[in-house]
Amino acid sequence: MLTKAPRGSRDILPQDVGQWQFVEGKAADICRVFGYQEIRTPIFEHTELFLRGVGEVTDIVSKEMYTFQDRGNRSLTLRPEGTASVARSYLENKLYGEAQPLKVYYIGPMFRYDRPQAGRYRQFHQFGVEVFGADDPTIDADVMALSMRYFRGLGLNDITMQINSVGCPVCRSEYREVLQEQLKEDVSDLCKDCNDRYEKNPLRILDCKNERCRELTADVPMMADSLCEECAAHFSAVKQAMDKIGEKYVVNPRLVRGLDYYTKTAFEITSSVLGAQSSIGGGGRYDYLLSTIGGPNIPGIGFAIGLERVLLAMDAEKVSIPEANKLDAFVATVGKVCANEALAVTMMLRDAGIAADKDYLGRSLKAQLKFADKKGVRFIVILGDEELSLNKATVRDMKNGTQQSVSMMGLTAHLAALVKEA
RNA sequence: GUGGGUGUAGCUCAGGUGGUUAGAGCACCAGAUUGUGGCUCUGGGGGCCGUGGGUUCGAGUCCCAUCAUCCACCCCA
Repeated sequence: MLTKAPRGSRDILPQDVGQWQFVEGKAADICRVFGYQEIRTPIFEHTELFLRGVGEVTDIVSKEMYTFQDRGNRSLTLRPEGTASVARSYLENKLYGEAQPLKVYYIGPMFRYDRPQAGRYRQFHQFGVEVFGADDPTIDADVMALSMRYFRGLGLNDITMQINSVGCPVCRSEYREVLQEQLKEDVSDLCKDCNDRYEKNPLRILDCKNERCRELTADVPMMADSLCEECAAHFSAVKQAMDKIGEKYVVNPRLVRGLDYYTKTAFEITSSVLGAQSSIGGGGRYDYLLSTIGGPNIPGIGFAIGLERVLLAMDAEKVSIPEANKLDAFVATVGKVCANEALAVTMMLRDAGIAADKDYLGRSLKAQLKFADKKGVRFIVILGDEELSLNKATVRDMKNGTQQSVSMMGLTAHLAALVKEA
């Protein structure tokens, strides 16, 4: 136990951290271009925020939260998602007083107590964006387009944007009744899970994978056809906006999202290379979230993308990630050369911006070269008694095995030129 | 929370029906080459066989429990 990360959590090791920096960097890049600024909120919040914000009957709240009492007897919860926290911050800091709309993004860990499986972890990482203070359909398209362009920018191609409208509290509750009425006689025929859904969240029945349930709901009216005038107009305007910018999508009238706060636009991005957990990102509009948690009546929309799943998909699609964080040069010593000499030369190179390191274990030249090779270092600075007596260093290019003697004075400039060329 | 698969070296895995000192490949370290990496050859270090209990003269192997892990369901990213 002592040497094991808790279930569903894992280390991101030095050899893997490059891909994380890559996907996080790309997220920051696209957000800058789209006019979103980063926001960082605490990793835990008052439990109540999630109860009210996400919804008490959702799976996330009812069975997946990491909740604990702190020493002051406050009930706190490790955030299971990002939207509620950002909404809280928006209210607490009165960001509605700033220029609207407010467009923000976040990247960070989320926590859900689930059984781990492929593409699912208890601590996982999301990149998400939120927009407050705009209900224009073009902002819906803005948010959806950002997510798709992010994926394509990473080299992911087997992805699909699915959209739907889940209406507003008024037309949704009407539709809910219509649906229950339609399925009334078939309840006993539905699967066990759908029997629970019938009372709790009948819209979810439409999303069931069970074949029999699919058959029973085949001819049932869809939410998208039962929207009120305002919601229908919004949905159609969103689709037009997407068409206008050439962003492809498929309307999935059975798409339902699991969080209570969604209204109107709901969308989900799926990858065909992921297996059971094919959802790589999802989001939607939440026009009543702010008021639900005690704020003014301000609309919002956002999405969250699962970065572990992004990485999984990139791996499956064989996207190559540019190598980074490599050393430019390695200072090797031979003979009686004082370790301090090597340190001084290494430091001189570093001060010039050349990523350099040296041996710390008193190894043979052979072992040092082997080490440098393993680390993928291209240029080796060899310091021996011979070199020092001439106030020179030998510079070896590991790529082609050539070496030349360079004066100490010109060493930094020489290496800087080589590194720049390489 | 439910169902199934799997736990042997750092990694990937062998170890018919129980039987002596548990193996291989890769990786790691050293030497061949007393100042030169990759390739080759030689040698070396490494194992509470997940953990606890049981059956047995004897358990890596059989039984039970437990933990971990993987996959799926629920749900979600």
